Amino acid sequence: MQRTRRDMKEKNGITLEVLRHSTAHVMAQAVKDLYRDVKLAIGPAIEDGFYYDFDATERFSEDDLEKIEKRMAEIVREDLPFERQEMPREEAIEFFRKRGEPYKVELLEEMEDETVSLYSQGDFVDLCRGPHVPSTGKIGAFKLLSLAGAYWRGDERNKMLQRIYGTAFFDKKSLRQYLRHLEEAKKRDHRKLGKELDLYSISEDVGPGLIHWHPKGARVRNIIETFWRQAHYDNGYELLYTPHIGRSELWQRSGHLDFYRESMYAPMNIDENNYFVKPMNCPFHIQIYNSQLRSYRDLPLRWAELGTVYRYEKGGVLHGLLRVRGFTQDDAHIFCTPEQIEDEILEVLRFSLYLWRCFGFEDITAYLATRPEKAVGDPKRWEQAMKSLEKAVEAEGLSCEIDEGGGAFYGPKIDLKIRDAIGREWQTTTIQFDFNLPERFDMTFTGADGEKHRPYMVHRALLGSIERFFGILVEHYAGAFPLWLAPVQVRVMTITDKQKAFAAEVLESLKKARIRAEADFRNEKLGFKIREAQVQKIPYALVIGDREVENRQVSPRGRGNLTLPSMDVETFISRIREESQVMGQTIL
RNA sequence: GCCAACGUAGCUCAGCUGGUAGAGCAGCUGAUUCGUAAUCAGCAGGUCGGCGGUUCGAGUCCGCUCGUUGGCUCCA
Repeated sequence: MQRTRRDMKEKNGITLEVLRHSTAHVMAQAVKDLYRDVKLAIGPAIEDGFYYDFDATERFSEDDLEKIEKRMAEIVREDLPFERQEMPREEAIEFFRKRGEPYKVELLEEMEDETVSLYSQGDFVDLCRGPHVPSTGKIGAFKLLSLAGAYWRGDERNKMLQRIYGTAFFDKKSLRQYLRHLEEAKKRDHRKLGKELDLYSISEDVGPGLIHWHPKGARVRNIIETFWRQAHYDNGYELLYTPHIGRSELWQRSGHLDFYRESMYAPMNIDENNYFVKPMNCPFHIQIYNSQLRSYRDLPLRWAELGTVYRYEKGGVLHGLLRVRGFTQDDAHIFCTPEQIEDEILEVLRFSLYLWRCFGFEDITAYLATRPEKAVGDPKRWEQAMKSLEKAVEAEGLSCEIDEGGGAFYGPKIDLKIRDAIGREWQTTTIQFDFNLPERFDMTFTGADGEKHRPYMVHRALLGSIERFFGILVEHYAGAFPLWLAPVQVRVMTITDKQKAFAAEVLESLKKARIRAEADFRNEKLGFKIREAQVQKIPYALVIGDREVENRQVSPRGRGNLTLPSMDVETFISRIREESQVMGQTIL
C-alpha cells in the first residue's frame, strides 16, 4: 500500500501534489459557486490529499460535500484552462480587496515579492504560486472526505474557519485503493478491536482518558511488561519503583510548576502540604541518585521504571489508548560521565531497535532535534551530546531527519518513528538529554580527581507508554497478536459432549505447560465454535472429536485457516513452545 | 480549549413532519449431539447520556451539561 504512494507520484510530468492542489482550486470554485459570502483562506496539497479553508456564513454539513462534489465534476467536465497571470503585489492587494477576500489581502500584505502570481479557471481567481494542471479536465479521480474546524493560520486566537478535506488521484483505481486503505485502517482501529476482543474500556463514570485493562488486555500487558523487565535486566538496567505523588517543593525545584503546570492536576492538601500527582518520573529518580554520594566508579547508572503518570490533556485531543490522561511510561534515566556518553547513547539506540524487532517492527526512522534559540546548559555539552546522537544513528545505519532548533530547551534528542503493517508512522521512542535537572537538583559525582562533577542525564522511553504502545500493537497486528503475545493461545473445543472428559484432560496438560488455553465445551456445532475462535483471533483451535479421543490426539487448526494433521498433546505443546519464542526466548 | 457531527437494550443499528420504544447479534431456557467461519424455538432485556424548558403530550423541539467522533490548537 505504501507502494501506490510512490509509484503514482508522477504522471505525464504532473506530480500528485500539483494534481491535488489543482483539485483544491476546483473545490474552492465549486464552493464559491454554491454558497454566498464565502471567503477564501488557504488550500494546499497535503500528504494524502488536500484541503481548503473557508470563512463562510453558512455551516457546511456532510450533505454539502456531495453537492460540492457534483459541482466539481461539472467544472472538470467543462475543462476550463488554468491560467497564470502575474501582477505587482500592490495591484494584487487592491484586486483581492475589491473581490472581498480579506485573507488573501492579509497574505499578500506579508509577502515580500514585488510581483505575485494569480491562477484562474473560469471566473475563479486565486492567489497562488502554482503550478497547476493545464486545465480542469486533467483532474482525475477525487473525493471529498471530511469537514473540520481549523484556526486561521493555525493560531487558536484567530477565527475558526471551515476546512474541507479531500483527496485526488490520477485514476479511479488509485482512488479506490486509497479508500480501501482507509477502510482497512478503520477495521484495525484499536478502539473498535479493543471492544470486540474485550481488551480494555474507558468508563464515563471514572473519567475520560483513563484506561481500564480487561483480563485479555491485561494479559497482553503483563506479557509485554514481563518481557520488558527481563530485557532491561539483561541490558544492564536496574528497576525502580517510585511514589505517585510528591510535595509541591519538589515540583517547584524541578521546574515543572513553572513550565509544565498546565499539564498537571490540581494539588491535594495533606498535613498542610500540597502534593501533586506526578506527570513525570524524573524527579523521583533523581532523589534516589541524590540519596547518597556517587563516585565515577558507580557510573553509568541505568534506572528504569514502568512509571504511571497523569497529565491533563485537553478534552478534544483524547483518543482511545493513543492519547490519554493516565499512562505508564517505560521510562529510564541514565546518569553517566562525559566519557561514557557515546557508548551509552549507542547502547540505548541499539536496545530500542532490538525491542522494536521483537514486537515485529522493522521500518524505523530517526528524527534528531538540535539546540533551540533559548537553551540551558553548557554549549560544549550540547555539542558533545549532539555528536553522540549523530554517531549512534550513523552506527546503526538508520535513516534520519534533522529538526534544526527543534530540541527542548534542556537538551537535544532523538525520536524514533516506526512504520506499521499498513505503512503508518508512529512516534514512540524518545531519547533526550537533560542539562536542566542535574543543575536544579545539584547532582554530582566524585571524579578520579577527587572533585565534584556534574553527571550527564539522559531520559528515555522506548515503547513510549504502555497504553499507546498497546494501541499501536493492536492496529499493527489487526488484533491477531503473534503467539507469544496472544492473550489466549489455544481454544480447546469438543465436537459433542462425548469428548468432554478427554478434552478436559488436554486442557489440563496445556495449562500445566503454561500455555494460555481455554475451553469451549458448549453444546454447539463445530462450525460455530470455529467461527468464534476465528473472530476472536485465537491462534489455535484444538478440535477434539471421537477420532481424537480414540487416538488420544488433538487436531489443531491455525488462525489462517490451516488445518494441521492430528498429533498428540506433547507434540502440540512443544510446537507451541517453539512458535512462541521471541528472539530465542520463551516468555511465560 | 475551539469548530462540527453524534449519544436509543451488553454490541451494531432502525424509529417520517412531537402521540407514551423496535430489529439482528450477544444473554437466559429448552430442543438438537451435529467434524473446521453462524442449528432451531421460546424468554428476558431500555427512566432513549444527564439536568432543565416548551407542549395536553418529548427519544423526537429548545437551552445547559457530560461523553464520543472527525479536525484545529496543544503534546516544556
